[in-house]
Amino acid sequence: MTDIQPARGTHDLIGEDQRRHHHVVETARHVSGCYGFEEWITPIFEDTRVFSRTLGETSDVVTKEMYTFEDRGGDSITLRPEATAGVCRALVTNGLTQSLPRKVFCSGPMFRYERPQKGRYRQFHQIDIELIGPSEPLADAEVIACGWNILKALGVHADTVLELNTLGDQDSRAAYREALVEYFTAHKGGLSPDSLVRLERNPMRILDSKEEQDRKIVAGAPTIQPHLTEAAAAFYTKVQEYLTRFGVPFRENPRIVRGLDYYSHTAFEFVTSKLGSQGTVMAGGRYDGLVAEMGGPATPAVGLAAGVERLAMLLDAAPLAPAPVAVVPIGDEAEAAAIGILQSLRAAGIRAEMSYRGNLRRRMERANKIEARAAVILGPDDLMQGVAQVKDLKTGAQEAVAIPDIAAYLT
RNA sequence: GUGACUGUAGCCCAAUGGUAAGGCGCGGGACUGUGAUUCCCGUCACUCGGGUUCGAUUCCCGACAGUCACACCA
Repeated sequence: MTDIQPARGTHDLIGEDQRRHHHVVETARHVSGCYGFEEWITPIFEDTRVFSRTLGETSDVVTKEMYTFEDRGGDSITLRPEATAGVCRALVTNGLTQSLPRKVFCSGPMFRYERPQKGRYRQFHQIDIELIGPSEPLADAEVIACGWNILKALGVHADTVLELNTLGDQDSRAAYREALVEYFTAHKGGLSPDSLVRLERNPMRILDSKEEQDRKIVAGAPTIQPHLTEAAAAFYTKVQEYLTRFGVPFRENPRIVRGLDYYSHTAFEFVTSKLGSQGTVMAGGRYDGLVAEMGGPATPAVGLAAGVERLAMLLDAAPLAPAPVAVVPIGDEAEAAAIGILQSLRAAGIRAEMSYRGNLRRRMERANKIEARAAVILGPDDLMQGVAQVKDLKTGAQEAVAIPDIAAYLT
């Protein structure tokens, strides 16, 4: 044992973990591809301002969760805590605001300095979908539908509900905020200490409180509905209509508030009951102001992100490791010939392995251990006859096959 | 950031105030051209630092780490 430990909140993906992870990302890549999203790969670190400017000065992510450091040139660098800001930056710096809409798929590691627990890590992975350009509610619905289909393709949708809300436009929000401050100030005495802070900084967050004493007060709090401008209300209604068209079931939840400040209009979360308090498995919303804040032209956009680790945990069964074919030579002469067989199998697209040492018995044990589906046994006698014994390791059936025919036989 | 529980080999796990058992795995053998069974042999450990004690893996304190929950979030 060494005294070197993995850094806190990081984890290695090996074996089954890797297969689950890979399956989630592959599925998302494929499904989003069907919706016309194309993959971008953006840097995992950015100029700190990319995040500090956009995520909200008071958000937890910016105030205490960012991995920020100064590089050797004295620039402030931050490991990305989420993908959207980087995608918007890439859109602007590549001049792509001239060719909209853009439909972007991203995946990769994100970093947040938090206390690790189940489904929460300091380096974790997200899949991310951004639809940049359209201001129409159809776009919101399409992004959500794509997310829903990813969950379906993964087989985890049964335990998941889509909770939907609107945060309204600028005017709606301002009016609503005022109403909330008025209401919560009147009930100030009953609020939890945390919520008193929220009242100062971002009163909408109180709605999301899980504190028992807050919940009673929150239950009586005004909703945004009466404060929505006509346009914002109409937009929200449209999103719901389209969702129904896309066949996505949802439940309205007027308490949904996202953790990042850049959202407006549509906000949503896919929540599962199976993951304890880390039940949010996929979430997103509309962020019409973000591209402009990055220095680009005012550009509407919607997007979502999902936690790969959380989805991987929800998967019923881990994808199986592909079963190889084991080539088993007996003696040096056979080994030399076996290399030819090995390569012909691989050239035919068959996963094939030969161990590096051991007598027949050892090699058969080894074949069993790697869960080979078949063994190609090649001894001096076989070699003389130009055949190999191909044994099915499930059934135990064995047959002599002419060496040139082995690849076809095993396909 | 707050709290609870845990820390014994590569992994799972037992016992003990006098330095530790078992299982899996791994290596070898019974078995010199046939695996998953069986049997035998071997291999590998008390997170770290302090305190109490003749003596601490065991008791106490602290650090660190892990797990889980809260807050918050994907």
